[in-house]
Parts: sequence; structure tokens; C-alpha cells
Amino acid sequence: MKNISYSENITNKIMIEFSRTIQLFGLTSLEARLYAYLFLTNEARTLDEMGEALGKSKTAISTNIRSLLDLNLVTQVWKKGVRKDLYAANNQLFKAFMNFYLNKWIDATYHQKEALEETSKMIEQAKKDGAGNLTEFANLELGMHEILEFHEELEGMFKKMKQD
Amino acid sequence: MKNISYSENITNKIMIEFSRTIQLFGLTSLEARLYAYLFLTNEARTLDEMGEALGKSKTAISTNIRSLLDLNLVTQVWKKGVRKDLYAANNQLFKAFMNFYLNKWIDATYHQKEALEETSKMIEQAKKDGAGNLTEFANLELGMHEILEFHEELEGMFKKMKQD
DNA sequence: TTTTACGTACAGAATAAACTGTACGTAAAA
DNA sequence: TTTTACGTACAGTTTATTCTGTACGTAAAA
Repeated sequence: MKNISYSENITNKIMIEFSRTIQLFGLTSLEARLYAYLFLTNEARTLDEMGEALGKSKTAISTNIRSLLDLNLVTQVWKKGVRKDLYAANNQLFKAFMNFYLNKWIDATYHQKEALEETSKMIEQAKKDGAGNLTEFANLELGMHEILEFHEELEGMFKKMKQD
Repeated sequence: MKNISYSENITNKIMIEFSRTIQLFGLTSLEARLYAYLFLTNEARTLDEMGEALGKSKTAISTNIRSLLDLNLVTQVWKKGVRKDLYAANNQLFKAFMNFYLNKWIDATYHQKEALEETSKMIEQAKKDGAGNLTEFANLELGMHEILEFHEELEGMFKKMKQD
């Protein structure tokens, strides 16, 4: 059995708790643990180091670090003389997470609103063509209207939050 | 091949789009489709009806409707003469979803904050016991402080949102 | 009371997600 | 130029999640 220092033990405990919170933002378990590890040790790390520390394959680290990079939660760091890629946690916790999270929502609601508006046109067309029961269409249009409104409210709310 | 009406086809399209949005709130695919179905058809339904409509087993419907019930997204409806349980979508979209979502976050951040504070005490204790490297502890405490702050900011934000 | 129909617990099957190891293209080191 | 070491694509495996069918307790109907 490996001798694990007291502080390592505590670090572990914190990592587990912290990464649980991060998962609420929609990160997978490994993404979350990776971020927590980088944040807590507060140093730029190589893929190998992270794999070693979390007991995962280099491949797994590579793909998951890439996600974090895309979300701007992690930055690639350059250090002369070091050949391997180095990654560090963006350590402005609140700002970094809010940013990526709000963007995610704004993006998603926007796109879905578009898709729904497209479908809205199909209803119009179908009505013109007389291709079905009229009350059925009326009912559909009503629901559609509420759903679109819902998307607008969501998008509006998140956009407003982004400004603060 | 079953003859599918034009309006049924459109309904399906909307359901798929809408349920995609709902999944952003953390609902599973079936939970989302169930809600979308109930919302769009705008009628109280039995387990059998829903299973039939979505092509899923009664058991699956039962467990998933129960989740929606717990989240207050769906209500059980009573209709005299009808023996089967009836369920209807809570149709105040924005209000219903915001409510359950904010509660989820507030809950989670609160509990994790508590757990982290517990661990904070462990660091104190370890420092007293001289059970490790001092600078290591200082570093840990720094990270811990930022993480706790992060949790407070999150909790505060969501609580504030709830008031509006 | 007996029979029938309902909803759900639970074990196992199907599907999806996460992860590993190998293999390869690329760029730094020799 | 040749050799070495790096990061990632990809196929296959492992693990986790979702779903089904059967079986059972319960309450309404007969």
C-alpha cells in the first residue's frame, strides 16, 4: 500500500467535492476532476502528469483537456525548454464558469428558436394546403407560440445575466 | 406502413426540438419527451397512452413520470369515473422550469459548501498536529478559500434570481 | 368474496458513454 | 538525415445508464 500524505488526502477530498459542483455545469466526471486538479495544484501540467495523478490514460486526458480548452476553462501555457504541452486552469472561477455556461445556454436557445420558427412556417403552409383538421392546427399553433415565448424568455434572461 | 397525418408529423418535429431544450435543464431524453408530449397535446394522459404514443414500456413511463412529478413539472389529475392515474403538464413553462432549476442549484451549492467547510476544519486540525508541510497547507487553504467563495457567489446569484 | 385491472419493484437485456492501447503523423533532438 | 518523443485518431473494451418483461401488492369492479 502506497503511503499517502495527509495533505494529499485532503487535496483529494476537496477535489471530489469541488468536481461535484463543476459537474452541475454539465462537465463530465473526468473533465471536472481535471479542472479541479489543475486548479488546486495551481501549476501548469503535462498530459502525462495529469494522467498519472488521476490514474487515466493519456488519450483520455488529451480529449478531455481539449474540451476544457474549448470552454476556456483551461489555457495552454508555453515554457521555453519544455517540449510537452502544458495546461493550466483559468483561475477566475466565477467569471470563467459563468461565461462558458451562459454562452452555452444562449447558443442553444437561439438555435432551437430558429428551428422552431422553421417548423412554424410548416404549420402555416399546411393550413393553406388544407392538409388537415383546422382545430388541430389551431391547437398546435397555440402550443408553438408558448414554446417560442419560452425560448425568448430564456434567451433574454441569460443575455441579461451576461451583461452583469 | 402506418399512415401518419400531417399534423402528427409536425407535432413530432416540435416535440423533438422542444425536448432538446428541456434537456438543457438536466432532464433525460425520455423525461423531456414526456413533458413535451403532455404539453403539446394539452390533455391529461394515462401511463398507457403515453407509452403507446412514445413507444416505451409502461414501466419506463411510470418511473419517468414520477421524476417529473417530483420536479413539479407535471401534476396528477383526478377525473371521476376514470380508474387510471392521469397526468398533465404544468403549463406555465418559464415559471415551472425556473423554479425547479434554481432550487436544484441552490440545494446543490449549499450542500457542497457545507462539505467543503467540513474539510476546511480538517486542514486546521492537520496544521495544529503538524502533520505535514506548512507551505503545502498554506497553498491548500488558499485554494479552498477561493472555492468556498465561488460557491457563495453561485448560491447568492441563484437565490437572487429566485426572487425576481 | 372473487375477479380483474392498475401501478411499480426488481432482475436482466439493450443501448450509450467513457476509457484504453495501438498505431501513426509530426516536429524536435541527435 | 536519422532517431526519438509527443499528441491524437480510431477500434475495440469496459463501465454506466436506460429500458423491458415478469411478478406482485393493492384497490376497484363484479
